[in-house]
Amino acid sequence: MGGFPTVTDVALAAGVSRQTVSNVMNSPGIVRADTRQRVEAAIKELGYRPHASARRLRTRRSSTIGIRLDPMIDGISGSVLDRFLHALTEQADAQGLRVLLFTATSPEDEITQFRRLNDGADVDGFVLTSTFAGDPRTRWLIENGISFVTFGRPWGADDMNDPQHLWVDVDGWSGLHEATRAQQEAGARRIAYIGWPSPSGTGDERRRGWYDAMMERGEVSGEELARLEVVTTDGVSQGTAAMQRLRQQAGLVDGVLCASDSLALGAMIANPERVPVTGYDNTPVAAAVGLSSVDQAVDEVAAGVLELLTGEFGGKVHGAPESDEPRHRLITPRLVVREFAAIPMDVAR
Amino acid sequence: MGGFPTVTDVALAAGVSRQTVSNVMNSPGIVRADTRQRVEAAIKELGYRPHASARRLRTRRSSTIGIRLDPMIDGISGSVLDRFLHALTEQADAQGLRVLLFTATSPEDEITQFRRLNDGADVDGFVLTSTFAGDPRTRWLIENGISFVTFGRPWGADDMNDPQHLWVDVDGWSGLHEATRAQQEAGARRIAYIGWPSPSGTGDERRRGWYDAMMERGEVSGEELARLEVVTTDGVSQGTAAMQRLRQQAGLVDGVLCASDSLALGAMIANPERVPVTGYDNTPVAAAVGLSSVDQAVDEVAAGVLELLTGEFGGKVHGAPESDEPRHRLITPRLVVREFAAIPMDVAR
DNA sequence: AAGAAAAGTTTGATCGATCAAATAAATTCA
DNA sequence: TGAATTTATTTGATCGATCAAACTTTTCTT
Repeated sequence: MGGFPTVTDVALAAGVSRQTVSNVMNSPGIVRADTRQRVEAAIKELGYRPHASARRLRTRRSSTIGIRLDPMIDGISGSVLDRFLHALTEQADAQGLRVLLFTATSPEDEITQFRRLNDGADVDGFVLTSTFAGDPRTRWLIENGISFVTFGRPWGADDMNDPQHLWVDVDGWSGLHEATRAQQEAGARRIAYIGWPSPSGTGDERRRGWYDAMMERGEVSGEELARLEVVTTDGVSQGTAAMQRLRQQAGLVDGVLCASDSLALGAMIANPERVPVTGYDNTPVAAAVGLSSVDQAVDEVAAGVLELLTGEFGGKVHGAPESDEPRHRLITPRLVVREFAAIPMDVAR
Repeated sequence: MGGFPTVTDVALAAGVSRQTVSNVMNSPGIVRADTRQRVEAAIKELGYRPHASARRLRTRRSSTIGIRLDPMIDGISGSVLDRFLHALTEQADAQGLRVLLFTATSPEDEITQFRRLNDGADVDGFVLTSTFAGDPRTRWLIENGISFVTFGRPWGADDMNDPQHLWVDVDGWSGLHEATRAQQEAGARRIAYIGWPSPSGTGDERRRGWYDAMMERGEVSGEELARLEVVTTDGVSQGTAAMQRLRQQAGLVDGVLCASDSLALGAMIANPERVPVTGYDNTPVAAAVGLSSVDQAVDEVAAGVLELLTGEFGGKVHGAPESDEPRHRLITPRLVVREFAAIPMDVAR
């Protein structure tokens, strides 16, 4: 009753030594089968669980990864990060890793948190989301030799092939390329794109997917293609406005692709002809209102992140870049096609 | 270079003993001012940070709270829990508490996780969300003497005043009462309610807020009030359908209140006359499309949860219910009023 | 079957911090 | 001033697990 049982208690009960109990848990292979069974029985009997902190102190490994919970600036699209977080937690659990949250108000503040969590041996590494060009966080982590993986490739001047910067990203080009193709195969010819102003790493990437697919078909002149594109900041009402602008400069189009579900939702509202609209992120809203959308495969992203991260701090020899292993993963997103079922627009008319 | 500095290193540098360094960090009051300054200087100089695991091992306290990351079944409304999680993490951080995530596929699975995290001394307590009538989780936690606080009051047969069950909840009655009042003061008389089928703890509570406010005014007969109510499951398309049904059974109404933003969004779509619609949860979607909504004050909820939780495991004497302290908090939500600005419905016509 | 090698198990030390009790220094009191 | 207190600081033990090395048993050679 004096608290939880310890290795010593188990050892006593099984008639072996502490270390053998430890071995049963950590390297069962080196323990003789019958001894192992005896120990395992004792563990079960006593309901023994290793004390996480004690283990971490001795092994100098926390088996915990830190991730910053974003302030959710971007309402609708923010849910991608949620789904990612969920997938990450689930898969981390499965390999005995814990996920520790923290918040920060700025990149600088986040660096302070990195230091705090790392110095206190709270975490073994970090997962970063929403990277941007010239991100000071990655530089700091590299300089301080702390393991990390980013969800999002290095943008701008940062080297995408820097072996010290591990990353996983979703191939936005491919996502929009496929979405464009899908509309083309359904008979659409004049397909418009509502996107974000350049430069935007992810945004430019997605736009290029649409652009390339359109050029490959070659059914639309360059001049017309220019008219089929509208640029705006993200948001639902911006999407609606963009859709109206599109109407003015290009008339009725055969289909519309958007850089985000927010834009797509907005576009859908100003769309009495029910021109097919495809969004990006496959958020719950898209599912709810029946928008086609490009789904970032967060499960695969999470798996990739964990693989790279554990490879990093599992390989103990920190700083030894085994250059044969790939240092990043580019995930191909999936297009989810939906009917306009959920919004009976004729009711609104 | 041999890793991070320890208390011993600091002690050596400051010319004092380990324990004094420890005292400077944990009970600065008992250290003489000049000694303290010397130690503090050494700490800064060496960049010392206490090793979290070592401390936890010795103190038998993890300073960590566990929370399950919900599977996000309910797309749109799920974001309330996100905002709560964010607020919780932020405020926990401020008091030196960490937030550890886990996932579970069922209440039973969640109990397994409770056991794992508690036995491993990974966490000091739990925060539960989405409680329901006859929740096995709370019973189990109480039986095992594990600290926890729920976001959501005990429903059904469970005792709301059970001193062992600490909870924080948002007063849905008050939220809908205020929302109804607001529409009434703006001149509305026949205000409809689209809600969930009974029994639903939260749902019934919200409905009653509308119902009571309507009765207080007494401008609508009981018979008519019945026609002003539509019941449906949650979801955007259900909201649209409910709105149509409402139209049939009650004609044009002066305003509509909904049990969730999902329903409200749906209702808004089948609403060519732009009758004021008010949702619940104040999700990003509501903000985006310009829906009025009842905002659950997640910051206050988070603060309450932490207060109760730290009071619980801070008070060491576990199981001694200091009955003078309140064992729960009921937070009053805020109504956020918005214009229909974001959806220019005439465009869609 | 004796000696070498391999496999299995145990013992003592250690991770870094805090607790508990002992000692030293400063303060109060008679 | 010297004893009695109070305050400040130090020393040794400990939390629970794993590491490293020593030791014992089994298996393999020749």
